[in-house]
Amino acid sequence: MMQLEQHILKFISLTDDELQSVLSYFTRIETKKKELLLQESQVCRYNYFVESGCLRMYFMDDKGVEKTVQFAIENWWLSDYFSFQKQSNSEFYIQAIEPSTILGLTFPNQEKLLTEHQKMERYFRMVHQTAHAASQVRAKYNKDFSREEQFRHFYDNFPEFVQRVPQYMLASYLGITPEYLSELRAKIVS
Amino acid sequence: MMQLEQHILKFISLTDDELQSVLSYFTRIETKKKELLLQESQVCRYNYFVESGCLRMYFMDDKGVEKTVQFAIENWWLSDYFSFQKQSNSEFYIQAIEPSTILGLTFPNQEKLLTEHQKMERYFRMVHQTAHAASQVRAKYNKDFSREEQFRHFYDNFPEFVQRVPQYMLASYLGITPEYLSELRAKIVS
DNA sequence: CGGTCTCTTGACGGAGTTCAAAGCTAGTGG
DNA sequence: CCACTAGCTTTGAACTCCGTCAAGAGACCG
Repeated sequence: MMQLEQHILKFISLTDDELQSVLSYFTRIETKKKELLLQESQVCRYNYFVESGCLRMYFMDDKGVEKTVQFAIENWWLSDYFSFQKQSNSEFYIQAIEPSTILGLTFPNQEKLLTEHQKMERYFRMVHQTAHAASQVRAKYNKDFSREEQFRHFYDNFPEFVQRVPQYMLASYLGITPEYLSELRAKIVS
Repeated sequence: MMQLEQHILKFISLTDDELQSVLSYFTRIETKKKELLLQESQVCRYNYFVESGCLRMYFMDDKGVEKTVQFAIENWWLSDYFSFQKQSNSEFYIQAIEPSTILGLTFPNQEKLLTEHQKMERYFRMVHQTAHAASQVRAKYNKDFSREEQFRHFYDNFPEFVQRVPQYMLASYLGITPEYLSELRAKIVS
């Protein structure tokens, strides 16, 4: 049984036939490490569901420094939803930071899927509502803790993830420089 | 024609009868200035739609300083979606910062509404997807610009809003102290 | 009016950045 | 399977943005 099926069934009930039909709208994509799925000034064609591996979304600031806004691991959805919804040019890059297996849903396919399977509106509503809730929690988080506390928290709660991604990506996600992250790491180990 | 009706009709089609039925699930609430709609450690009972006025969501840090995570003006939805969805205790306050007219939807009513009117799943999916997209844009924003640039941008693009809310709320939303905001404001005027 | 909120101003301090250089690590081709 | 290189991480010194504290000036309600 695949991951996406399980994820969908957490929120709504579908028959086997319905599930098979739903899955037919997706494209399975295998990526290499560091492969780019979206580049700046392209339209974000897909809404991605991660089966295995890890994606990140980032942009370049005016000095050419990459800044990570989001990671997505197994069972997470990721897309530039502004670009995806409006079919406008994106300001982001989406990159697989490990060899990954993902399922892609194009905008037209998503529309067709939702027309064909009304219940999937509820599924996607739940996915977005949950993401919206998570963004509120993160907003609190950012304002409540210093960068050092944020890193410490991350380090304590997701040690395997800290191992999994390069430091400089984590630093840019936490909004600090790699140099400062290195300093914090040294402080914690001691 | 009320604001919410118009907002719903931007995303889906409903007959007049359906619209009337949909609206019957909401409670209209009139607030005074500074009235609290949600307090820390309460369950966030309502999903709020702002007809007129302005709400903000904030929390208290451990020093007792209020930190604003979100504003909501006319035609915006606001709730602590984590607390609302799980019916768990909230860490936030929601406050009307002006006399406001809002429509409240309790969690049980939202569930009933969505069961009764399947099309509303699409509406709420769109609302949350749009909010999700906006949170991604804000994430970029926060990482891309210094606090000074963020304030300047805010000041240039939403001058009426800068007038409308007290400085200290705006400061806490931008993640700076009122003192520093005052300094920036002085810099800009000159 | 009077008192409490709100906004401003300035001196000082500290968290986090920048820049430069050296040390590591991992992927690549021979 | 080793050697080389490019990319990643660490270290340290100087600097800057922004917070803290304190004190005063407005502004808004009862």
